[in-house]
This record gives sequence, C-alpha cells and structure tokens, in this order.
Amino acid sequence: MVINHASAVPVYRQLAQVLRDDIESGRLGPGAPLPSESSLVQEHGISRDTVRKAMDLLRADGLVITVQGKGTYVQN
Amino acid sequence: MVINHASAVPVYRQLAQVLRDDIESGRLGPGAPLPSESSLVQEHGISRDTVRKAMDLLRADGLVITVQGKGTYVQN
DNA sequence: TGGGATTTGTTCGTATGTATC
DNA sequence: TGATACATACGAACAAATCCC
Repeated sequence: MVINHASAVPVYRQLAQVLRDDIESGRLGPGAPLPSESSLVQEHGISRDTVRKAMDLLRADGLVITVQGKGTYVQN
Repeated sequence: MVINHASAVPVYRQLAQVLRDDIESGRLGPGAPLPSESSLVQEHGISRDTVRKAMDLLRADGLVITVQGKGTYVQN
C-alpha cells in the first residue's frame, strides 16, 4: 500500500492501516520490532510527526508497545 | 476559570487571561515555566492553534518568553 | 569508564485546509 | 468578509534511554 497525500484519509491513518495489516497478517509477529520512526520517515517520505501519530493509534489499540531508546514492538 | 466556547470572548483570549492571572498573582513566578502547549491542549480541550494564539498575546505583552524545543517562561 | 550512535519523548515554529460564525 | 477554531503536516531543537565499542 502506498501513502497518498491527496486522499481524504489522513496520511497518519493510512500509515497506521499499513502497519496494522502487517501485524494482523502475521508479517510482523508477536514481539517483532516495527521499523524505527526514522526509517518509516524515509521509506514513506513523510514527517516524523505523522509517523508518531500513526504509532499513537496503534498504541491506543493495544497492538504495539513502545520503549524509549529501544523501539516499538508488536504486542504479544 | 473555565474556558467557555459559547462566550462572546474568544477562547484564546480567555486562556490568555487565565495565564495572565497566574502570572500576576504570583502562582507563576519570574522564570517559571508555563504549561506546555500540548498539556494546555489536553487540560482545556482546545486546539494547539488556540493555545498558541493565547501565547502570542502574552508574548506581545512581554509577560513571557518562548524558546523553541524548551518551553515558555515567565519573563523576569 | 566513557563516548558515540540509535531511538523514542517532548517542546516550539510554520503552513495549509476546512468549517463556522 | 474577517475572525475564530480545529485538524493535518512538515521542521527544528533538545532531552532521555538504550546499546555497543
């Protein structure tokens, strides 16, 4: 899936859905690390602010946990 | 004081007055940090845009100074 | 012990678009 | 029309935690 700035769906929600799909499909299994914020910024050509908003959604859903200085991981 | 959207006084002016009172009463002394934008957003249930407009008024009055990446402080 | 690199956490700066009054 | 208010999105700076050499 490609992030589309022109879509009515905000970029941060689109990214959250991409990552959600990776988790629910099993491409990212329990305990697996998500890509770092900086790599998501580069890969998708979006800002860190937007990446973090996407992560906020996943955290709120209990799909991932984040540890400062370490990274974000798929919830077991 | 509670922020009242229905009031004839704009929300950003109401918030500025709340913070002005905190400063002039001494609850926020010289050099003291004001609450961050994000905490004011959450505490009052208003947008960052509105918080920043309030801060603009206080800065224009010389009551506070703001430093990027740090915060906003009561002017000494 | 120390220092550098990586990563997340928090803060303010700026711009644009939308909606409402 | 203009002022107000919210949401989105990009930057920039600094702090804190972790890891590794």
